[in-house]
Amino acid sequence: MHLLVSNMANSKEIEIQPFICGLDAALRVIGGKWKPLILFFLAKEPRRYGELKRCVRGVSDKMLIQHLKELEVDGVVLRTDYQEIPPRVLYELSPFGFSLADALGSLCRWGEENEDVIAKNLKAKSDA
Amino acid sequence: MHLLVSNMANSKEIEIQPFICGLDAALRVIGGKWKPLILFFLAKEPRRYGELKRCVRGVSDKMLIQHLKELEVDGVVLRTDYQEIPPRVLYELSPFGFSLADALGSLCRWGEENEDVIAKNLKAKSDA
DNA sequence: CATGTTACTTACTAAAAGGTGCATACTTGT
DNA sequence: ACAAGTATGCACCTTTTAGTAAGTAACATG
Repeated sequence: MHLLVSNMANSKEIEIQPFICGLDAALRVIGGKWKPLILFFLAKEPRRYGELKRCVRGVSDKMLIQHLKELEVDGVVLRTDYQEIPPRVLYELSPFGFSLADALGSLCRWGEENEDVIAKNLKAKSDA
Repeated sequence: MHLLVSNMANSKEIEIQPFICGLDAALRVIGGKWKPLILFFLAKEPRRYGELKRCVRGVSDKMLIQHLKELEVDGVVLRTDYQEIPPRVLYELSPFGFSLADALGSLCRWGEENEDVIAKNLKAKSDA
C-alpha cells in the first residue's frame, strides 16, 4: 500500500515532512505573483534591475526586489553588485535556476496551448 | 526583435492579452493552496468528496469545495452527483485535467529532487 | 424519535500578499 | 543649482486568500 505520495500525506510525520509532494515544494519557489515572469525573462539573458523592471511590466519596485531576494535565497538567481555609482546590479539564473526553468518548460507550453480556454473560464469566474 | 514573449509583455495590448506567458496562464489554474494536492490525488484515481478530504490532510471543507468548484469550472475535474441520500459525489480528472497533470510531471520531479534544498531555504526565510 | 451519515453552505475572522508613495546617495548632463 | 537616472528601503493601506465554527438537507437505522 505504498502508493507514491498518498501514504506520505496520510502519515503522522506530516509535521516533519516539510512538503507533501514535489509539486508542493516547487510551488514554494515559484509562488508569487511575478516570479514566473522573472524566471521567464532571466532565462533568456541576465538583466540589470531596471531592465528587468521594464520587462516585467506592471511590477512595483517593492515586489520586484522582494521576489528577487527570495529567489536569491532559494539559489535560483545570482545577484552581482558592481559597487558603482549610480548603482549597477546584474541578475541572472544560477545553474539551479536553469534546472527549474527547464522543469517549467512543459507547464509553460501547456499554458500556451490552452490559454484561450483558461482565459474563457477566468472570465466565467469573475462574472459569477 | 520578436523574441518569444518579451515583446508581448512590452506591447501596449497588454490589457487585451489576458496572460503574459503560458506559465502565467497555467498558474491561474493550479494556483491555490490545495490545488496541486487535489490534482495529485485525483490523478491516481477518482475519489468521493470525503475520501479526497482524508487524502488532502489539513484542508477545510470550505477550501476543498471552493477549489473543486474552480477546478470544475476550469474543466480540469469532473463532478458526478449520484443523487443519493446520504449524498455521494465523485470527483475525477477530465482528459484536460490529465493533460495538465502530465505537464506538471517534470516540475513535480524537480521539486522531489530538490526538496532538501528548498526546505533549507524555506527555514532560512522564516528565521529572517 | 433521536442519531448518524454525507456533501455542502454561510458568516465571521485572521493572515498573507500585494500596491502606493516617499526617501536615500551619488553622479552625470543642462 | 537642478533635474534625471540608479537600486533599494520603509511605512501604511487595501485586497486577496485562507481558517474556524456553526448549520442544513434528507433519509436510514436503532
